[in-house]
Amino acid sequence: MGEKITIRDVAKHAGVSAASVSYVLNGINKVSDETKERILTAVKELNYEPNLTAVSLSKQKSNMIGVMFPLTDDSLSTIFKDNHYYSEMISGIEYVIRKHGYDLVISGASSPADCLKWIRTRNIDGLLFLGAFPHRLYEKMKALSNPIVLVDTYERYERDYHHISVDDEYGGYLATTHLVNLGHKEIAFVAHHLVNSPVDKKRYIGYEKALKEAGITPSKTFVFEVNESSFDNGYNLGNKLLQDHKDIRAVFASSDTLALGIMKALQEKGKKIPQDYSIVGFDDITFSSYASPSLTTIRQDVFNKGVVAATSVIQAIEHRFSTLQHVKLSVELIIRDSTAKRR
Amino acid sequence: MGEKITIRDVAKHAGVSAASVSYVLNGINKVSDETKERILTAVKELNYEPNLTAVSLSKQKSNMIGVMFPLTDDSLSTIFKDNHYYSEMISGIEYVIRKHGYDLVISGASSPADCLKWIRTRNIDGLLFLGAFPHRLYEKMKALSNPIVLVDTYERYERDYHHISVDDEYGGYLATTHLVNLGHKEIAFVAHHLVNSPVDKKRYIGYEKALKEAGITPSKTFVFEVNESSFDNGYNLGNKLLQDHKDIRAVFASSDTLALGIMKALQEKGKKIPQDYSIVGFDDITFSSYASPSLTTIRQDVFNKGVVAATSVIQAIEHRFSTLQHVKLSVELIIRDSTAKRR
DNA sequence: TTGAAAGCGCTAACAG
DNA sequence: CTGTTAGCGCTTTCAA
Repeated sequence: MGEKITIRDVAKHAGVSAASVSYVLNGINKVSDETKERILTAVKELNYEPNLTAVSLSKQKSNMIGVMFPLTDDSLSTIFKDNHYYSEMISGIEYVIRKHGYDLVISGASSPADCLKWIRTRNIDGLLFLGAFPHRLYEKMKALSNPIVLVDTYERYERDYHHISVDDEYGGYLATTHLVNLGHKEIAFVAHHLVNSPVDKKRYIGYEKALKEAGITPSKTFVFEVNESSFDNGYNLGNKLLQDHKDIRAVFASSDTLALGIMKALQEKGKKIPQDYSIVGFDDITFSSYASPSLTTIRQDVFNKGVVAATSVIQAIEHRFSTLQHVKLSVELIIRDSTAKRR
Repeated sequence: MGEKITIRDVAKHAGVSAASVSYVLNGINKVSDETKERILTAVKELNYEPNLTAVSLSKQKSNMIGVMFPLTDDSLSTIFKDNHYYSEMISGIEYVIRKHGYDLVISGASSPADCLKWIRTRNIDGLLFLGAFPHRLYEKMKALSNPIVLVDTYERYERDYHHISVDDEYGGYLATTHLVNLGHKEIAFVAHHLVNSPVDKKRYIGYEKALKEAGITPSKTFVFEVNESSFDNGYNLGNKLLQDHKDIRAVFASSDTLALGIMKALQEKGKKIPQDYSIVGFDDITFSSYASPSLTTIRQDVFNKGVVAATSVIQAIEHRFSTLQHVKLSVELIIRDSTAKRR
C-alpha cells in the first residue's frame, strides 16, 4: 500500500474532526444526520479502513480470540495427524468467531509460561483452551480478566472457568453396555492416556459402571493405554492383544482412529470382525462408516462443540458478567457392522 | 489482570527513562552495561511483558502472519472434513511461525473484499494463501507491500508472488504410468474440479501425457468431476462408475479420500480390488495404508509444504527484497495393494 | 550514553 | 451536536 488513509484524512476530507468520524464509525449517536452523511461519503470515497491495531490499543480490546492447543511434542502435527477431531473443532470455532467479527489466533502452547505470556502480550480478548489444562497455569490464569473457556478438560479447577464437554462418561457407558448386551464379558478398554487425558478417564468410568451393572468385575488386565490416538498405535495394540490377551473378545477404544488401527491388526492376522471380535470406537469420524466392516461407535458432534465453545467466549467477552457456562453435550451410540453377538 | 505493568513502570523502577528500557529490550546498543543491568533487573522484578499491540502500532509491524483458506461454503468444515490435507499443512505452518516468534491468524476467506480488508486492517505482516486465488484479488493484492505466498495456486498470476506447490503434473504422470504399466487402458481420472482446482488440472495434464506416451487416446468420457474431496462424493462416483461405465477397469483419483470412497462403493457391489479394479489415489493420508486393501497412491509431504511456505513468508518479511520464491516439491509413487496387473 | 518529546492511528472524556 | 485534548503503550528521532 502506498499511503494508508487515516481517520484524520477522512476528517479533513469531510471537513470535520477525527472525533466525529470515530463517533460515526462506532455508531455513537452524537452526530447530526447531515454530517454523518458527509462522513460516510468521505469514508467511501477514500476507501478508508480503520487500523485495528490502533483500535485495539485505544479500546484495550483486540477483537482477537486465541485457541490454544495442547502440544504434545513440538508441533501440532501429532495432534492433527490421523485426527479429524481438532480440525472439526476449529472449523466450528472459526465459523462462529468470524461471524461475530473476531479473528482467530492459534498457537500450540510450548510451555505454561509461554501460554500465559501469549494471552497477555497479544491482548487476546478471550481464550479457548483445548484439552488438558496444565495445573500450574491455574492460579495465574484465574488472575486474568479475560474469559477462558476450557474444552474437554476435567480438572478440579473446571468449575472456575467456562467449560464445554461431551458426556464422555455416558458415552463409555453406552459403548460398554452395547457390548455387554451382545453377550460379551471379556471387554478391553483402550485409552489414549488414563491420567493425562481427563476425557479418557471419564469414558473409563462409564465403562466400569456398565460392567459392574452387568455383574462383571472390571479387571485392570483389560485396560490398555497407548500414547497418542493414532492408527499406528491402534495397530500395534491390536497385535499385542493377539499375542498376550487371547481371552479378549471385544474392544471399546477411546477413539475411532485407535479402533480402526486395532481392527486392521486383527484382520491381518485372519481374525473376522465382528465374528471373532466386536469393536466399538468413539467420535464417529467420517471414515468409520467407510471402513470394512463399518465401525460401531459413539458419535459426538465436534463441529458443534466448537460452535458452543466459541459462542461461550464471545458471550463472556461481550457481557462481562455473565455467569460461568458449563455445557455437557450429548453423545449417541451408532451401531454398525463391527459388533455382533458373542458366539 | 489487576494492573498492567508498562514500560514506564519499569523505567521508574530502574530510575531511567522509558526510552532506555526500550533500547535494551530491542537490543539497540546505546546503553551502558551498568544501566542495562539495572533495567533488566527491573524487568525481571516487575515481571514486565511488552504490550504487543502497542509495539505493533509503533513499529508498524504486527508479527502476525495470516493464513487464508479457500472457503467453498461458509465454514471451514468442508475443507477440513475427511481431509487431513489442510490440517497437516497448518501444522507445518504453525510450527515454523511459532519458532520465529510470529503468531498465526487464520481465516476463511468470505469474499475477496473481506480478504483484502483483513490483511490491511489487521496489519498482517505476511499472508499465506491456500488454494485457488480469486482473480479479482490479483491487482489489489499486488498493491500491498506485504509478502504473499500462494500455495497450490496455478494461475497466470502465480509468477508475481511467492509460490509453493508440489509436482502435481508429474504426480499425475506417475500414477497413470503405473496403471499403464500394469496393462490398463481404460483408466478413469476423477478430479475434484478441473477448472476451479488448478492442482487437479495439472494432475490431469500428467494423466493425459502418460496416456499419450502409451499410445492411448485420452477420452473425455473417462474424466469425472466431483464437487468436493470427500468420501461421500467418492462413494457416489463409484456407484456411478458401476452403472454407466462398465468399461473402466482402473481409476486414478485426485485424492486418497476420493479413492477410498470409490473403493468402498465398488467393494459393496461385490467387486474385488485390485482384481477387478485398480485404484490409485493422491496424497498418501495415513488411512490409505490402513484401508483394505491398502491404497496405492502418490505421496506428497504436506507438513513440509507448510514448513516451506511459512519459511518463505518469514524470509520475505525479514529481508524485504528477497527475490520471489517458486518452489516445486517432489512427489513419490507408493505402490500398495489396490493396483494389480490387468486380467 | 541518556532522555524529552513527538508520534503510530484511534478513542473518549470534557468543553463549548 | 462538534471539536479539543489527552491518552492507549511503545518506539525513535533529536538534542543534550
